[in-house]
Amino acid sequence: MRLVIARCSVDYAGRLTAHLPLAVRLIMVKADGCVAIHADGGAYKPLNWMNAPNTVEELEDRWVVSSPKGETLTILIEEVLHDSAHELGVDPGLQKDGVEAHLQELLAANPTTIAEGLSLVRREYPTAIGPVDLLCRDADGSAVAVEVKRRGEIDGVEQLTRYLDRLNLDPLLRPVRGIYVAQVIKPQARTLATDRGIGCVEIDYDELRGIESDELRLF
Amino acid sequence: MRLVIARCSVDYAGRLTAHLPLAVRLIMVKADGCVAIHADGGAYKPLNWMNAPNTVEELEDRWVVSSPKGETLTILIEEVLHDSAHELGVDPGLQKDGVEAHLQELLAANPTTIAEGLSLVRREYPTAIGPVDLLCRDADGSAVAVEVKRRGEIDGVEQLTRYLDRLNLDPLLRPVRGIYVAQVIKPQARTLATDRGIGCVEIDYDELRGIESDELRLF
DNA sequence: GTGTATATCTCGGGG
DNA sequence: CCCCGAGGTATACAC
Repeated sequence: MRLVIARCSVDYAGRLTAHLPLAVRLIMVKADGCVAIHADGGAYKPLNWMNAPNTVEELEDRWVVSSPKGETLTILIEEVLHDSAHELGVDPGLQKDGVEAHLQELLAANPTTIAEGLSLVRREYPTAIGPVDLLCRDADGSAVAVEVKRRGEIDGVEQLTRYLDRLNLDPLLRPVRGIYVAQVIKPQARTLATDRGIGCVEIDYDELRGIESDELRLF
Repeated sequence: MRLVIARCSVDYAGRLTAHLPLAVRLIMVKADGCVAIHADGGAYKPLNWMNAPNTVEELEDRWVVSSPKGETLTILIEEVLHDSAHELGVDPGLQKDGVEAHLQELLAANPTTIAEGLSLVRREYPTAIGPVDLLCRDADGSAVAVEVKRRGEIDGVEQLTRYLDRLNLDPLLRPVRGIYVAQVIKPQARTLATDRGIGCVEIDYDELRGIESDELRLF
């Protein structure tokens, strides 16, 4: 990884055009060739960047970064204040816990935490327009489509609605009702869901994880 | 901005929990206090980060970054390979061109490029669930709601549908038809739009900009 | 490769 | 402050 602190102006032309006036910034070049221009603030997102693959042409007063898609990033360098290179090696990568996939796993293993008497048919039940998170049957044997989100916003209701429309075309499943499950469900999403006859369930991730641990402890 | 290259392991606990095994990485600390852990690849996104505002506690063998929301980032440092600090100053910021806002401006100025006889009522026409990009009237005086996107995907159709439902409750506007305008409209989006009686128009950004320049040239 | 859904999304605007 | 929408979204995953 190469780190350059320089007084520079930057122009990007590609999916849009963008210009950065002259200022002191960090130019980060990673081993895979990607380039990022950072200011001294504004979260982790760089002001401007170029993803790999690309070619970096280093001229006297400017760097020209070009991608095969026809994008270009031109860095006019007026003054270099720091320039260093470092060997980092390959990163073993990030281990995550607590994202939607894990929430879905926990719910699949414990469908009764969503609603009394619910049993799982399958996870990622396929339809022509995409997979339904959980397809279940309730105590009466009726089909229930469950959409899982970490945060329950309006687009999840739209998503579940599209799936329900599709599933209700299948005579073997019909009638299918929907349940929207999330750690928090926003008021707009709840209103829309209720209007459409979709149930809303808020679940506690830590509590669910607790149930899971308890079950494991029995063995 | 402080740049540290170090052999370290990292743990984040907050919106999720995440762990990074021991490896050499860049630790970037910006003037506003935000911290980002970068590997030598993987585009511009850091492996792990903590946004401002936060407090950084620098101990003998570890840094503990805590946010007021209760998130923590713990960096266990085994070996420091580089450590430098740099004054960057305030950045003048990015100037953009070619995004949806500009597309919307151009269309607002030239509504007939969307459909023959169309005239603008107003941009960002407010409804209870959000603003409609363009509200127009056609040659017959009927209301037309226009949703503008750079890329026409399925969520834009959902958005326009919600607006149309809402607008059609207004006796002064009713009946309102919809037109979905984008540089490219994906097949799925076109199908859904057509099913719902929504028109689809693909427009050429460069051509539209050309029309605009021609008009300016007349003055 | 296209299409779909997620993200510690980030970022900005409006009420 | 939250809500909502856009993004050069990027990224993963299924078909």
